Amino acid sequence: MNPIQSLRDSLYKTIVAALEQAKKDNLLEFSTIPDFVIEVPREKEHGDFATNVAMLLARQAKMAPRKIAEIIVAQIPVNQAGFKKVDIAGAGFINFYLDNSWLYGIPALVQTMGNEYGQNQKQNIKVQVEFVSANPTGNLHMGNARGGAIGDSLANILSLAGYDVEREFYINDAGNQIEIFAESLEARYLQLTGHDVMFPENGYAGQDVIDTVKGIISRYGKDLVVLSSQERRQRLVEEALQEKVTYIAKTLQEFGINYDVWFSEKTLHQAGKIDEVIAELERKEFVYEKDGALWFKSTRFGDEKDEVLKRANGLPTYFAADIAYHKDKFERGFDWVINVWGADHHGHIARMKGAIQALGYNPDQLDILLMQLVRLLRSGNVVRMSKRTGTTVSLDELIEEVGQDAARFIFVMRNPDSHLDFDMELAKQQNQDNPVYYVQYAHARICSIFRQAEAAGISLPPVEQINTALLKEQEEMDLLRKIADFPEEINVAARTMAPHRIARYVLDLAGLFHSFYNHHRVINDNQALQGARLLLMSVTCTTIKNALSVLGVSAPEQM
RNA sequence: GCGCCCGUAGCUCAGUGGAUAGAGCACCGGCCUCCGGAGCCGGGAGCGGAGGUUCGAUUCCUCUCGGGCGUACCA
Repeated sequence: MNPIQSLRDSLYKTIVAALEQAKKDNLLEFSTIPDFVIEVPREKEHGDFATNVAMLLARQAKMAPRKIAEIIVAQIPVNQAGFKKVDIAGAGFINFYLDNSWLYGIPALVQTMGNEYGQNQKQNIKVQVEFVSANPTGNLHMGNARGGAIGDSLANILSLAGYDVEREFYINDAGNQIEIFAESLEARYLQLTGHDVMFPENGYAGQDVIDTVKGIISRYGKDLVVLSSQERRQRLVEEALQEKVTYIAKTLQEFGINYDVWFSEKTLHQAGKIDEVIAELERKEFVYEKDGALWFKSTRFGDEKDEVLKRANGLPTYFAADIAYHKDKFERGFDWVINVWGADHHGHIARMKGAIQALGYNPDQLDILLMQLVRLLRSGNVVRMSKRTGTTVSLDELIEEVGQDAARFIFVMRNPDSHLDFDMELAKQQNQDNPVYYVQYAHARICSIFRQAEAAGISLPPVEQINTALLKEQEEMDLLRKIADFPEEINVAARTMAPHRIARYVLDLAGLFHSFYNHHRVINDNQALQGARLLLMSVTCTTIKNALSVLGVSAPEQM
């Protein structure tokens, strides 16, 4: 249930009916109704809704926009319930002013829906969000953390917007990186079992690899020394990958993220899916051979240069595996596929979409949500990558140090397109500088009101006994209006893949609550008004909680 | 060089082609005998630059100047 959308839909019908009536009466000439918008004006003085339809019709109707607006307005039954007045303003805007009856219905709606408030109608559209998909060869870093926060929040938003959502993690457990990983593991294993071997030049030099190998040695001792190198590497890499993937899953779970599907790249190799997809592209004549390698004609799809699918050594590239992976996604019947990628992968987008198109799928059904990189700050100084661990601060260290709530809120607060400076000190501060507490404090404060009320023997009356029309103060109306916005805000955030909108939203909502709180008392001598305000507090509390929940942030009752 | 992203208030950032561009922080001044002062109220300044499309541009296009990131038979 989305009150704003309902109002807009009904206004849309009213306007279209007015246009058609005017045309029928030969007052207005046009062949097609333009693609007009019904927006919520920035300025309250401009009404509850406004439309630009008159301006857009000017050319077709060969008439001044204000004149057209007058004709349209004359056809609108302003006296009908819900309307206060309809105005023409500015260059030809038609402004609609509604009476407050719709707003007074909001609390009952929220109260009834409870945890479900924000949920839009189901649309039967399958969408997949793939995010983090970190290499299982190391720790999760700050970039993965941002991707996790954005991806998971977006998935929550899409779900509330009415989509059927699946969360997926793509495990890169095959290919070149894994070969190097295996070599690194083997070198460490042999070194730690007393052999003097060289560590590979591009190997994984991090302490975590050594720790992993130590763990393997504690389980299997020196048993692997006698194996052939190939067998030894295979055993080591299997053990290590299992450990790493388990660790990644556990860390992400502690970050509030639970996946529906963990997809292994290796299974694509084993099932021959990669050769299959290369063969398909060859059949469709998007592949050629040069210098012993097989190339995909990605320039045909606007890419800067063609890309190698299969190297001269006969091994497929990561790109080839990724094509097979995306083909698999589309074969699974998703209507919309979203990948959350770090900005360093942007060069991959054009060729991936090209490959999708080459395979006969619609590249518009694939969206890449690109997020800019994260810089970690401590006391205003950039923290450099550590050679020892391969990360600045790993996600589990981050959760340990600043907590899930602050970390998730800060990561998701910014537009993914913006660079993010993550300030450890700020994230840890439990004061006004830290936005997450501002919101949580609002929630805790409302809970406190209810505790106070209860102590005084006051409880929230049944909704049907409450007269919400007693809420007349500006702060009360502003709160109601903001609460009514939540489902539509979810819709817009889903459509534009912009989870940061929900963070802004809940900050605004908390601000409106604090303002109300400082101006008016909930518990007071006027029983009827007290009941209405208790209900207002209850639904404010619910909305804050639901919005925070979307972001993976808790709503504490006390702080 | 070429490609993608970003240049908005002193700082960090919002801003689905609309009317007078908004928050937070910082700074100054107010507000608790009263439901949690982790709060509220008030106070200044800004769309990097130049063209173009449009009735209307912070938003779209071109050029330009800054910053970040790519530009592997790595992933």
